[in-house]
Amino acid sequence: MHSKEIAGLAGVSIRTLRHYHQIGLLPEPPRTDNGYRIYGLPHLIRLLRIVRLTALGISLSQIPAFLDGRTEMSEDSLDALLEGLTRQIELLEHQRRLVAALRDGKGPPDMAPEFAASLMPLEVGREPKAVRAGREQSVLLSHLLDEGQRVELARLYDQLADLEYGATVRELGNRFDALGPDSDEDEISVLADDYIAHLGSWMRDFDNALRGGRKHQAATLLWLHALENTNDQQKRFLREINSGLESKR
Amino acid sequence: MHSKEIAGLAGVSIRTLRHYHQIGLLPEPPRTDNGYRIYGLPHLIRLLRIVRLTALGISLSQIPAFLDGRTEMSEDSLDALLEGLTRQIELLEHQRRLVAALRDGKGPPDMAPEFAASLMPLEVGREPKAVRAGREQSVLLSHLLDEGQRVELARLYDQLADLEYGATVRELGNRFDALGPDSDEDEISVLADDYIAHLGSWMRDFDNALRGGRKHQAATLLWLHALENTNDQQKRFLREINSGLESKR
DNA sequence: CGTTGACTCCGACGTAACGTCATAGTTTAG
DNA sequence: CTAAACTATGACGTTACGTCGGAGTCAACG
Repeated sequence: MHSKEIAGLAGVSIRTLRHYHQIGLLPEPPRTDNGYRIYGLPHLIRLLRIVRLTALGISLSQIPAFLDGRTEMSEDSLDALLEGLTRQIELLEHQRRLVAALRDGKGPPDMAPEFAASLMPLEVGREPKAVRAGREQSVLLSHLLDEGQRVELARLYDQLADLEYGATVRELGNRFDALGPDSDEDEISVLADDYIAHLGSWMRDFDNALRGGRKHQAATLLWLHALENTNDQQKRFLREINSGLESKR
Repeated sequence: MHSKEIAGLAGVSIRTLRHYHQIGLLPEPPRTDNGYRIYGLPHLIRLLRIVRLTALGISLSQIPAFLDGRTEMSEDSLDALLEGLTRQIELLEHQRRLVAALRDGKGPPDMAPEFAASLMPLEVGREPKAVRAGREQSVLLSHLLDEGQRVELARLYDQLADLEYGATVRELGNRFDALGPDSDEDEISVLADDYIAHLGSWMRDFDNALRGGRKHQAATLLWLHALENTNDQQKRFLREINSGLESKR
């Protein structure tokens, strides 16, 4: 048999054949005068065995042990193999669940799915800049909080999007977006008061969800992020909100 | 933030960070005088996004499209991703089924599982050489026949191992193994007659299972294999069996 | 003030299992 | 006689980093 013939019988490429020669998995057959390899039945049999073992998910480096080791396979290696396969499957299924959740929820793919769904209603009507900043916040929170904390936060987001609050929240958001060089102290103070009146308790809940342990990092980073993504008037507003909440405590 | 800090926050290694720089996935941050990288919040956010997307099974080369492409993900790419994941999962589950079957059946791992179970009872008491040859046959058949044909052959093997036949088959096998320079024409003829008497119809069934289409290759290779693994007396026996079966047709 | 441990940088090879050239010689059919 | 098909070797490409070697830097400790 020439290369192509044995490769065809085994269902592998000629390159694969040569690879197996290179790593010593398949012995080199004799050659004709012109250097062509001539395979015999023993080569085919060995090759078929290799192909079958690779189909089981066994790595090439382990195959000699399976093939040359006399005696039936140790149950251990099979169990190890089985466990490895199971782990891979579980990882892939986890990924598939995430992707499926994203496709169904149609949210941004780069944050935790529970956030993605909860955050979208809050984005309608907001300035693109604010939308982007909000998503970046969520990206940070998606990674810095654990599952339970994320669920809690998602619940809070859902509250905001609730029908009775929804309109109010959007209106406050728009007024925040509009803050800029044209805004005077009065406008900022009034907006801060309105925020605290309508969202004061919500913001305290939010704050509490970020306290303690590693969450402190999250709160710090969030604050830094806010400072990097707001203009002067908005910064002043944020500080006023903060002190307002502090004093009520 | 220095390398270790941002890497820790994102849960990746520093090497990973540098890799992302190299392939342009993560922009190089400014450096201090000594060359140390100083990361800012935007870097962290971008890194976290990358980490999340890789966790979805997206390859690094595709991530820029997901990240820089404005607009939500096209449903197509998610579907493609989902399909790829599903295929991988199915492949791994197939492998796991094969391995599990092997572990439970405790047969040799390098042949089709249906053969492995059926073949083992036939091996008890035979010469090691004969056992090896039989397994090599099965390796060949495992790959050259399709599923249905393998099941049919496994059924035939099971017949052989059947209780009423079992003892007879083993005895005939032992007599075949014993053929050698000491054996005279008489012994060979008698054995051939006995084979045909007890296994004639079985051997015809076996032959028929190998005829037609690609199976012809299988029959040819099996015959070659037999010729390479028998001594002169056994070859003579095989030819006598063959002509005996031919004449009865 | 020296040194020790932790941290940083860069370059470059290693990994798994082949795919894919590029180059060159051989055989066979029309 | 030429074109198609087959063979050979060598070497680089792929994925997502891990690991090593060598060297400079920084903070703290004794």
